[in-house]
Amino acid sequence: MARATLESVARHAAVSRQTVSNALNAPHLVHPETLTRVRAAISELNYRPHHAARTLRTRRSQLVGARIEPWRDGVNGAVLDRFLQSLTAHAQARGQRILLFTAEDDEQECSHYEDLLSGLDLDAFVLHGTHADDRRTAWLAQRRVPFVTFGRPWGSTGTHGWVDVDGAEGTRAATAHLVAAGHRRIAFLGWPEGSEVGDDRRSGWADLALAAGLEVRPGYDAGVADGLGTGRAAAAAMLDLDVPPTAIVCASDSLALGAWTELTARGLRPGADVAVIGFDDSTTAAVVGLSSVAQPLDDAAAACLRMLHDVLETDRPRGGRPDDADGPPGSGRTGPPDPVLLSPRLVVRASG
Amino acid sequence: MARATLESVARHAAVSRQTVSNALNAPHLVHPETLTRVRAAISELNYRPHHAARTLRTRRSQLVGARIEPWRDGVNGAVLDRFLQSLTAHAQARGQRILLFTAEDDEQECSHYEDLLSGLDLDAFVLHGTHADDRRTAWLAQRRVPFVTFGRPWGSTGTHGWVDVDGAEGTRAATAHLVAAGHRRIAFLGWPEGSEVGDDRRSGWADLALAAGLEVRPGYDAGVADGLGTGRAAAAAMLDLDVPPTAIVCASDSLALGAWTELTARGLRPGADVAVIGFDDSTTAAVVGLSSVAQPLDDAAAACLRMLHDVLETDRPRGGRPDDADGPPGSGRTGPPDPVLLSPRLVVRASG
DNA sequence: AAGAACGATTTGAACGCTCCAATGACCGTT
DNA sequence: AACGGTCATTGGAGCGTTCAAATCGTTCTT
Repeated sequence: MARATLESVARHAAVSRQTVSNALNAPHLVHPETLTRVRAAISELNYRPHHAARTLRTRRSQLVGARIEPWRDGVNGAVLDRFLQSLTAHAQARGQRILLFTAEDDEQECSHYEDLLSGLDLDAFVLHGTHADDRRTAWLAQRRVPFVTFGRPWGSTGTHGWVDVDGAEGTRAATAHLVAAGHRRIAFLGWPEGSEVGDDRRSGWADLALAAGLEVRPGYDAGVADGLGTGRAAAAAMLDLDVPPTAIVCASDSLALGAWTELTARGLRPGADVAVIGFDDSTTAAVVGLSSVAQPLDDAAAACLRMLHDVLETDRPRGGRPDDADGPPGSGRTGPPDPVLLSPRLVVRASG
Repeated sequence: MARATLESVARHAAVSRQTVSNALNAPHLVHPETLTRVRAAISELNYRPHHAARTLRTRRSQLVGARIEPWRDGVNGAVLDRFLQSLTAHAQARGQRILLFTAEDDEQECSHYEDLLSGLDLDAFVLHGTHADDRRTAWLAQRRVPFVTFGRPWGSTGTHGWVDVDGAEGTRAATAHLVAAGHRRIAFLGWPEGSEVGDDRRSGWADLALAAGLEVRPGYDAGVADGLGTGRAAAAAMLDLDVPPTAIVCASDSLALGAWTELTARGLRPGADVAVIGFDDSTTAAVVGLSSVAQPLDDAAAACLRMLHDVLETDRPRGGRPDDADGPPGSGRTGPPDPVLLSPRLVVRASG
């Protein structure tokens, strides 16, 4: 049988097209009695609005773009995948959909924005992996494209909404946990200074080390490129110190697993002999029993979409529907929404 | 500045709407001289066709649906993510996009198809994780929705296109590799009989064990639910046999890593003392140095989209464009496309 | 030389929806 | 009885595109 349209539903319910449309989009405008009749017709004909037609008219596609990463680091890459999964689930619950695209770098990503937007496919974007002087956010902001980022603007004069997880709090919690377990010589194995996320995570450890008066010796603060090999080498150097640390807090699970590998290679047991705590709670961490700081990715995804909703609502020329209850009327908020900073959770396993 | 439309481009090039449309969709219909003029206007105004408008008219959205899994098994879950990543990249190259959705089970997945299709959002689907009597493929086939699956129909009278990786070949190669290394007592650690993928992978081992006349003792063929704990327990049982195997081929990296854990716990070195080979080449396998059978996921994704293209082309009521060269004219192929079975690749690491 | 056939281009209509302005019904007030 | 006002509903227009048919000029056929 042919597809049901507004027209056919209208005929079936003996009303006009527009009344059916209203029954769906603005039920408060239509008489209760008519409403039930229209609704009956809708379900009887199994009608669903035609997405493309609606998009053409309203210029809203309910599609949100997100970038899926080209298989980068094997260990930490899964963070994005989990985020995407949550994003999809929450978007679905909101009647939106996630559209994937890939890009090799920020530059290319921008040109994809161009493609995706000029076809008017997408309402908005969710970005991740923001960094200082991010050309992507600049590009989007300049064109007034709605978007939110998972990740802080990091120093840029970010005037956009963002959601992030407090990395410093994570490493602080990890360090505090080790202190509570009796450790006094706790090292930090992170990335070279200059990476925003890395510096943030380092600061949590440094803060608590200072506050708790820990014994921080030279060589207790390493900065190497992310990876298993580099992590292992850096851990080896720490263990070879005259007074080696008894615990290592790491900026990533990659580094932590490198350290973990070095420990077991030396016959040392992670946790019992030297404690190691990673970051991101990768599956590998769970497998080998590595303690790690877990990011609340599901909450982050939900927050991103909630924020995006606000941004789109504010942006909407005609204002939202009455039933949306988007704050006090006439509030006329024009600035970016309030950022959301979530707390990570320390997952304690055998290694610390 | 306002968005460019066919109309504005047409005015700019002093031709009609339709000629511009033809310049884009059927260049052979338009005079070369006019063509260059139109193309100049297009690039000058930075015109891009409006996706929704085109979809409304042509009933083709260039959108392909794919399901993203709710975080299931941690170790093997990444296979899907890598597949999705490749799918996105190849779709992008074809001018298509991947739209994500989630579902808890097959039943729910079908009702999502309903939603996604009735809004005419999607042209087709790429399914994965097929099994015998898969209600999803039945649902889609019945409604003549274009789709392909990554995974065989497994016994169902599947009349749809599919792409899969030859699991038996993978375990056969793994076993052969161990035989070449001098092993004679090679066990198989897999899932309980009845799972199609599991039985397939078991058969590769069994085939070669028979052909090479290996010493297969009772207890050398285990079937347990996937997981680290179960894998570890099953491996322990094997190692406790009077005559334990010298190598274990596993149906998954989860199981293999379970075995790997048991080995190291006993002070045995994987590879040197007892060889272990996993399946799926997870990141964890790479990290700990576990040999594993890698699926050519990128090739699989490319094959899926190529096949989908054929299906959509065949389906198209009016036939493709002349420049598409889709086989001999009048071939009138109506059946499903030829399936594609890809060969996996054994990645040898320290463990075997 | 008239008609047929072709190539290049144009015009009108339609896809299904929502916006906008307008209509009629009903109420209470003058 | 005529007037403004609210509520419920309606018809027309238009979003940007492609399809189908029509137009016009040119060349091939008989």
